[in-house]
Amino acid sequence: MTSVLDIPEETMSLRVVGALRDEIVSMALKPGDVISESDIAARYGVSRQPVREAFIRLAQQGLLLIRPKRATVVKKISPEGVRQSRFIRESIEVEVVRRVAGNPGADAAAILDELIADQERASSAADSRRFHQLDELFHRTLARLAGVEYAWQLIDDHKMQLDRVRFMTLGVSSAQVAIGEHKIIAAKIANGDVAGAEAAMRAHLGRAEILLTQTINDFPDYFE
Amino acid sequence: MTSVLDIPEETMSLRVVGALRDEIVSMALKPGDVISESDIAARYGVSRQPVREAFIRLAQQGLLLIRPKRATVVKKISPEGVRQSRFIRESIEVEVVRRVAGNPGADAAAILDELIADQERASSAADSRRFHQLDELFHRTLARLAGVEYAWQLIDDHKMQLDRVRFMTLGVSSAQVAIGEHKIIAAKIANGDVAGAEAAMRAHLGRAEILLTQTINDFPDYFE
DNA sequence: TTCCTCAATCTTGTATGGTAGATGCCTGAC
DNA sequence: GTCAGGCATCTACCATACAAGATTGAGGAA
Repeated sequence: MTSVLDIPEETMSLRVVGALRDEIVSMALKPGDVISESDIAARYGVSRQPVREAFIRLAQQGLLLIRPKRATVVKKISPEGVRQSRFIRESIEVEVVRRVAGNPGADAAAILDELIADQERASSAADSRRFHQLDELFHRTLARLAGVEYAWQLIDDHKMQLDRVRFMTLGVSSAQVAIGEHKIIAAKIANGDVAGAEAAMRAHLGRAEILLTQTINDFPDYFE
Repeated sequence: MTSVLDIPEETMSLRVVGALRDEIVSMALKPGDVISESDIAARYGVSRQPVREAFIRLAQQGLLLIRPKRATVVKKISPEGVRQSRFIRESIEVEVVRRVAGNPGADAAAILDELIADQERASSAADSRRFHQLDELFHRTLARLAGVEYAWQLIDDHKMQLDRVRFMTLGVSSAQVAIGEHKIIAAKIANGDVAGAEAAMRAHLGRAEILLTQTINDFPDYFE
């Protein structure tokens, strides 16, 4: 049995944050679920205080909704919020590939090719967890190559909302498609084709658009 | 004498958040200043608990740095952070004007012209506070016209860092320049000139670039 | 049966005390 | 004079107790 104590963090509060975030993003705690400081405190064997502070952090990240004197609930997913998180992500990532394609470092192509090769290996091994990690790393690396890795943290914050949706659509295997799109993006960058890289990134990010309406139909209770 | 009690918020904790945020953004609390839960609690006449929770919120917003068991300090401004906040803002606002220029609503031009007229009145009256409010409203309105007002909240969060810098450069009167640039943006949008509107927005946002290095020279202690 | 009232019992918000870790000064040895 | 060690004192962290608003359901009146 893993305990919250196993998570190596500075403070109890941060451990609870990590544990709860995982539970929410992985949909173990479902949108609409009501939780209370006392419950979580008992579950993790700590007092209400660190749990309360964890709630505050998670509420600021948009995962919880604290209703004063009433209760705290796992926030339902806002379709509009998802849409705008995508907008934010697309805005930034488009600007990122522009910069990278316009001024690619000497080793950019090699780094990206290596990541794509890793992804193909993970895909062959059907290691979906690692595949997703590498997918995220691909985009993060682009941000790093553009010199704005900090901006990726911003996307990362908002990506949690998107991840919850993604978690509901597992089995919709699109690994091969994603790898192909990554290859196109990397190729355009290697050629210094700014407009082409931008278009490829828009196509890559836009693909998920269709899944949202489908997911809302399948799990209407999880959305606002 | 205004008290923290005057701020109309649900909880004490949120009132303290508002009060401290104002003090920090207005540079009444300066980067590097050391504060403690006890001090602030005594100053505002509340217990340490709500202050502590306020600290957590402000730390997540990047205004405070909590050093466990040591102290809490007003975070120094990171030039790199400012640079990337600008990158984020430019990424999103460029995408916004593209959308608006590509598909301007019937009344977009009239709304923007009205805002610009207000700004000219504020500028004539030398009401810099209102001018700044209107400047912000102009950009926020663009986001609303693009259907992504939510995304503006994101910019707003990161804008606090930029505002601290801006507060140090008061007196550098550039109101007329800003109004002129707003006029150009509005005109390009009215003409449906997507590329022109994008270029105008980039020029508008890029203008502040020079001020940062100057400000770092003037107030080196406030930067990392 | 329906609706109103009210109290038991939830919830989060606030106050306070104690704990552990980090800092810095102060003292004493060399 | 210099440096090392210890202790006073600061900090944020956590636990506990109390306060107050909100919900819910039972019970009585119409």
